[in-house]
Amino acid sequence: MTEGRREALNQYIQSKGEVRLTELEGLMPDVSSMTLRRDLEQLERLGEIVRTRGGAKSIAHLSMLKEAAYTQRAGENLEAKMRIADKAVKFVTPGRSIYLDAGTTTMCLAQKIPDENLFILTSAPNIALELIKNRNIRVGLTGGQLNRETLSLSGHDAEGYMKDLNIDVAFLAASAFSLSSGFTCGDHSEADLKRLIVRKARTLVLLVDVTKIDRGMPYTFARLTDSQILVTDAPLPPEYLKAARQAKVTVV
Amino acid sequence: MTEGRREALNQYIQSKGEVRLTELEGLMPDVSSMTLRRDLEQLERLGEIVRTRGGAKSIAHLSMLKEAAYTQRAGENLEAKMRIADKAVKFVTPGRSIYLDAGTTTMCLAQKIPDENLFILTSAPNIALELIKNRNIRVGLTGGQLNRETLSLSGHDAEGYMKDLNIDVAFLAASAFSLSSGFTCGDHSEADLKRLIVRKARTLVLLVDVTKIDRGMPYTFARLTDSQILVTDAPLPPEYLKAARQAKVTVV
DNA sequence: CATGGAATGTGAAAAATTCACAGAATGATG
DNA sequence: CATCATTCTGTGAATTTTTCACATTCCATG
Repeated sequence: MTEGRREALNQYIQSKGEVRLTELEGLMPDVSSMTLRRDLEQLERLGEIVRTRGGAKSIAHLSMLKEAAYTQRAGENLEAKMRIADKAVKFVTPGRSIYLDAGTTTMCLAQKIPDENLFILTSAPNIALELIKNRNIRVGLTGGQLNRETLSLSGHDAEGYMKDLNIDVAFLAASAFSLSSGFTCGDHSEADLKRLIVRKARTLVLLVDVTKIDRGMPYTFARLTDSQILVTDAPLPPEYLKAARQAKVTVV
Repeated sequence: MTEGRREALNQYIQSKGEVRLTELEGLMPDVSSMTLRRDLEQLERLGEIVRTRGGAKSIAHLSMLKEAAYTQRAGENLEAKMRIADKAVKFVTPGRSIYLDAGTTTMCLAQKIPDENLFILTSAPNIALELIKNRNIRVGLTGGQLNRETLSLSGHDAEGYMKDLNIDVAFLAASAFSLSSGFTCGDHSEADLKRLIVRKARTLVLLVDVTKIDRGMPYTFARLTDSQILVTDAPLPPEYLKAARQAKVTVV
């Protein structure tokens, strides 16, 4: 029973990122604050949290913040990204070979992927590190130069790397999407890699939040007709819906 | 002047990982504890540290520990690793092409590398993410499968990847080192990669803490004679010193 | 040289944390 | 099922740390 309480406590702290002791007291009125303190002490020993004056902070959360500070786009439309990730994760089924693009949306998706027998290839080191926490997932990283802004690898001869690698489902995130230009991104060599994935993937899932619709970036890496599934956080504009229907793309 | 003090303070905390306020008071007798508190407050706001009761902890350090928890062993000999890193970083000079091995010791080194014009190749995604924080460092990652225990990439055709890549200085960490077996590690394909690096590197720097001396792991990736520089945290046993002298290896 | 703002020092006041001990729950064992 | 040992929990006082408000000093700038 004490074990369960600690588990719940940890869960709560990890999701909140930061808690005050008084908050926890309100949350668990059945136990004394001293017990909660001792629980925090335990969790600290396990390396899950740090205790601060008045409460505690999640270490995972702290590292994430620090990382975000460097890439400078913090969790902006985090709500939207989470919604997209929730929908997209349904297309992950055991035993598959999966490609996960770089990006904050796909990072959210990575956190939601169940710990099942999967092979996941990605071009994002941070996503790879997140995925490897799962015992049953084999993780592959494409090599290459690391882009400071996007935390994405590219420039390496990915073609050769993936010659005899099969991708069942690929999840790609687009920086922009319009009917005229298709799915676009801002980096040449990243576009190269994405195009390769588009060719290799049996099922292509595009993740786009609606703020990116009707915009264009320099490099097109896919057309609407290339994809099988389009995941968005909110309803698409009518003309986009129509185009998707025509292209036989499932919109979720 | 206050800026310099904060910088020094941060430096100190980052290297120690964890400090007590009384410790800082002893370190900086010229300023009051209140000033130090305010400095810590500042550093916390910058996302460098978390303040705890009685002192502060480095966030970078906390993340590292948590990461280490996922792999296998917690970063126990952190003092030793830091000492090694401090010595090793002297061999990093601007304009060079560098290889950094996976491991906690090399992770410590990565944190100390100055933000200068460098190309750094590594097989560790976590180290790559650490290095990319520097504006002037170009970071390359070898591709491949990610090893859950060591957070190291391997198994990919690294040979091809590095065909036309030159490495001026390579920093390799060994899991064990003995006169009979040389430098050894526990994973077959990682050893493969290391051997390749040994061949390619103009200058080979081996990082070994003394607790690993006189031990052996399954796979040998280098002999004492392969290396130019050996960095340790504490004096070597006499017979090892003698062997190093014979092999014309600089011991630091 | 005056002046505003930031940085610093001081001690009291206000937390929060620890500590030690006693009571309660748990669980293994004969 | 009773018993013993072990772990978990609650209480209030003691201790430690932190905060707060205010006075002072130090610079840079007009």
